Amino acid sequence: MGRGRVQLKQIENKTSRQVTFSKRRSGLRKKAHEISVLCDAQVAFIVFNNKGKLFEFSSESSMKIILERYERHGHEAQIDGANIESQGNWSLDCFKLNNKVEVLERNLRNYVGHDLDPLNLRELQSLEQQLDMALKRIRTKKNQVINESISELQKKARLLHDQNNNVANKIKEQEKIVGENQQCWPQTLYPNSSTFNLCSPQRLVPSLTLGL
Amino acid sequence: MGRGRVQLKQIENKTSRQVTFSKRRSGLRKKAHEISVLCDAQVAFIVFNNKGKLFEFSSESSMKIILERYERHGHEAQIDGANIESQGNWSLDCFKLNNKVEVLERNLRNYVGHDLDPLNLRELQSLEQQLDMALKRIRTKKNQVINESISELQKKARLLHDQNNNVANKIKEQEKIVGENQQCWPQTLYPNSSTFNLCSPQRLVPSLTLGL
DNA sequence: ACCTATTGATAAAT
DNA sequence: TATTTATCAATAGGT
Repeated sequence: MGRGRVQLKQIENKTSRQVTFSKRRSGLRKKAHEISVLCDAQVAFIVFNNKGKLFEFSSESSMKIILERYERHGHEAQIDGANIESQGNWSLDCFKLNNKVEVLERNLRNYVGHDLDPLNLRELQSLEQQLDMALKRIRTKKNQVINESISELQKKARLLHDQNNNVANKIKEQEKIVGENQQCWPQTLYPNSSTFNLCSPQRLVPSLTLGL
Repeated sequence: MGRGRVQLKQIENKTSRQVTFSKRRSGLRKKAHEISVLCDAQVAFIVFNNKGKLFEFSSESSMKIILERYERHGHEAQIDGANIESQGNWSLDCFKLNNKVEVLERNLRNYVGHDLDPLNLRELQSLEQQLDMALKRIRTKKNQVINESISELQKKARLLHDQNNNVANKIKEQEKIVGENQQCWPQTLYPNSSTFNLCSPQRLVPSLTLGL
């Protein structure tokens, strides 16, 4: 890959050998990580460069896990699978989390109708259906919330209405007392007491009957 | 690589996971061999598949050589593994990422119309608007994709149509030649030559004019 | 380190 | 499983 075919023999030029080593090492690491995720495998590799420097990669949290398993495997032949299941999600490490975040963010962007270019017709249709369904659910929920808050308001309205009635009654009683006392004072204390209650109790709360 | 982009997550389908495992394993082996030759390095890798089966590769005659060297090397390795990025705030990053994942997942559930209970009316309305907009975008995109594929089909149809015309013309020429030869042989070679062309060229390709 | 022409790897179909 | 093919990915060489 790259400009021109590459011969499978040691790269003579020291610099480009080192550059290639670095590039391919990261390529190898990526591939190893990919196979470990895609195929649910445990991978470890060890590389010494020609100067004896060590580079290692392990899909698990520690290389040791795999090397120990490797040793076990060698001695105990084919007895495997029994004690390993628990390692399934051993290391849900940052690498994996980062990938998860990426996937989720891509999905979210799709759900708000962005970055649709990579999607094929089938995916677009599926997305459309999901969103259509979601919209229905959300509208149902919204109406439910609205209805609930309206019920709530109506309840409050009734309460206020009752309170108004009570107040009105108390005022009437007061008026009665005042009326009785008028015998002593010809001038009434509250000249317009009959209009104190500015509007009828039914009008204190605006109508809440919405067309739902 | 291959038909369509690949998501970096475990392949659900068992068969294709196994196929991918096999292919990528050999790819990995090839890359490991290449880096060992090109860059004069010693490479070893160990892979366990999800059933616990062991696969190994070593650039040397024996895996043991490298593992022994690895042991001898002690712990001066360049940790080229999954956990390099931020060794200091490693756990903090994980924590943050985990939170991020949770938030994203909650959002996603909302976007498909689930777990709406904690949302208030304002949030529901905002969600509704977003999804409505998204749906419009997705439908626009879908129509675009459909139109493109129809144009493509129409182009192919025209091509086929032209080819059919060519074939029809050739057949006519043949008929002409045969007709001329009839002068020598009273019995015609193709008794029904006029119906050899089973339908008119225009009918060889079904109409692709869809009601768009 | 970044860019891009080119080769390489491989997912899906067969 | 092996082969084929359409696509995406890795990377060699250059800057």
